[in-house]
Amino acid sequence: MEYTSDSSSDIANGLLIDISTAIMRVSDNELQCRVIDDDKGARDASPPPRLPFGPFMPNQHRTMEISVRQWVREQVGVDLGHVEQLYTFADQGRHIRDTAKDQHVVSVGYLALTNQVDIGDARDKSMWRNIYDFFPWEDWRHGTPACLAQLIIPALETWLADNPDAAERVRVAFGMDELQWDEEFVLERYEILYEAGLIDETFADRRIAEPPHHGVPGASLQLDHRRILATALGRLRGKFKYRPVIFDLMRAQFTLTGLQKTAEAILGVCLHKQNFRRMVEKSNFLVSTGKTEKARGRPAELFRFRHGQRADRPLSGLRVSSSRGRARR
Amino acid sequence: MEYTSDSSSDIANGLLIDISTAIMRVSDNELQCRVIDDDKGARDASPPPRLPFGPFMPNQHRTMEISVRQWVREQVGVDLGHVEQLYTFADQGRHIRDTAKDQHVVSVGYLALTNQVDIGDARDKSMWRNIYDFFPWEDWRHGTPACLAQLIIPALETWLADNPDAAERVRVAFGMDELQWDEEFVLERYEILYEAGLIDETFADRRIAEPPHHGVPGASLQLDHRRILATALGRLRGKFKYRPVIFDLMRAQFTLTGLQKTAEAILGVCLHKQNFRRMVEKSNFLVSTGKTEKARGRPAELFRFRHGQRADRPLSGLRVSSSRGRARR
DNA sequence: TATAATTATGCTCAAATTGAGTATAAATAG
DNA sequence: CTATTTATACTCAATTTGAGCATAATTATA
Repeated sequence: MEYTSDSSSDIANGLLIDISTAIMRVSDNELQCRVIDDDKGARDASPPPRLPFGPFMPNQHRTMEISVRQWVREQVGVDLGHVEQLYTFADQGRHIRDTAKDQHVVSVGYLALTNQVDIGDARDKSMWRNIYDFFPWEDWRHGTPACLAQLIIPALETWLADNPDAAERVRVAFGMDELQWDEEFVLERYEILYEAGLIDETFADRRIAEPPHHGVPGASLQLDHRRILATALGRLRGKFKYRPVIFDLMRAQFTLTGLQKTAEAILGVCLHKQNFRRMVEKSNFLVSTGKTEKARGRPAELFRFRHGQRADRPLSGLRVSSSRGRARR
Repeated sequence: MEYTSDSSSDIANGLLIDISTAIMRVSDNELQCRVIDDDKGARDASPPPRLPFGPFMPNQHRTMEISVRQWVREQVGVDLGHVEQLYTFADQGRHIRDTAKDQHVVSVGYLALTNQVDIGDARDKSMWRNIYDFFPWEDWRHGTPACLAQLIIPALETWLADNPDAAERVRVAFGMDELQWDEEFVLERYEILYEAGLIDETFADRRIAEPPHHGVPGASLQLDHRRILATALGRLRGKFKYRPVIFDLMRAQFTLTGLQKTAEAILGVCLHKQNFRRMVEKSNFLVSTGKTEKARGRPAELFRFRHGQRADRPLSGLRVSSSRGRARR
């Protein structure tokens, strides 16, 4: 048994590997991602922004993760916390870059978290964008997203009439019928919207000023970068529940409410305050600093993470109880 | 902000991408993986076996998953169930193949599950091996693995004396002190053993007959294939708990005990029978066939999976209660 | 200064889930 | 016929979860 090759011309050519990184932070209680607007302000018909990406150069970096960390350090001036490989995308016809020499480019997606929020914003053409600019249907913090009920579900039902085979997938991904909306299915939902032709990426890497907007709301990204971003969000939501990755998004000191707002931004749902507090306290990850933060009402206690425990230790019990759909008091 | 390249020589060269696949099945209540013994019986000094791998050819396959499915179909004659990309390994100096032309090879690991157990075994040099042949310390079904207590923990403690920075990682990965053994940390444990020099892979891809066995028990694989296999096992264990991937390892009909034995083979722990039964029944994934299977004692009811629900739907509640360490009645 | 509004924190309580059994049923082996 | 084996049903306490009420400590404002 062996994987054999009939035409070896494929191999001799070699491939390029791009590393594309979704760098995430939380600012103003919103999950944001760093994107680059190459032709910002240049013309009206500017292409959509993109994730920072660059070629992987095996001679210069021992591993891809080292590549990512070093690039981000040098180019963004940021030390990353959690860095995680997401997926290697090699789909033909899915906005993978093809170079002039006809070399295929495979793109490896990375998720990178930082807690450094005060880094140069207008220095170059890069900026922080709210993650839900790209996936408005994923944000349930203010109730059912308007675009979901008004646009997406009807459009999907129309599409399903011609594609009955996809019905079960769609039901599961979008929590239809008696099924629950699972916030981790970000990629599955994006893929379905893409297949159903409701996503504007089809026009994204050709210089069309304004895509014919029969699609669904949500900002586009170049190439397959929105897919990488969907993978990143889904992975972050999943990982959050059993590993303490949220800590890599927080500053040194924070209040429980701040922590909860970050969790809500990640998951795109509202959480029950008292239960969140109980769960966090039980997890034993926090240490009180003794200080308080004054704001509007009663001052909140400031916490920090327990020293030496930011490793990849299981965070049992961060399976957060959500009060999805409605903001609760 | 951009990832820039100083030396572009790196890029012009191009890279090769190998796809290596951990094909898993369950037979005789054991989780097995397909490996290839290239020089089987040739000489005494044969190299260790390897996973099936081959180059990814973007001109022939639209996606890598299609590649995997087609290769396995053609070469093994098996239709795969669940197929999942694991990780893309590009580490220098970590047994990544370098070709004669000095082209770097990046290897993409895949996990593939099959329920077809009766496929040619001696047809070529490939065979099924128990997964715990490669990771004996991961099998807790018969109590604490002997090699763990007798060899690994002492060796790690010695190693930690010179590498105190790794202490927290090791504690978490191996469940030392008050921490729990987490069966999902397969890769973390393997990586630590590798770093600590307790793994024989260092000798694996050079033709040394018998590696100087100061290491830890467990069969070697060529290149970085044992690392891929560790990733595969960890991912399978994790996924099992919240997605119904176990079904892709089962035959059309099976008993609850058979299902449990499969779950135990995956997780490497024993499970409480009555609670496993309760959990499975509640998940509503099974349908009785009305038939029974006669064996030793009381005949067991035969089940099949509910039609149309093998999709990637969440399997809430398969967070199995383990009676780790002891086989229970 | 008193009172309303706001935010944080403490506590309760029922429902659901989990962990660990006991009890009983239906077969085979001797 | 009896012991053994395996399957299945049921129980029960401990824990976890989901939801809410109650109280505390501030600021805003009348």
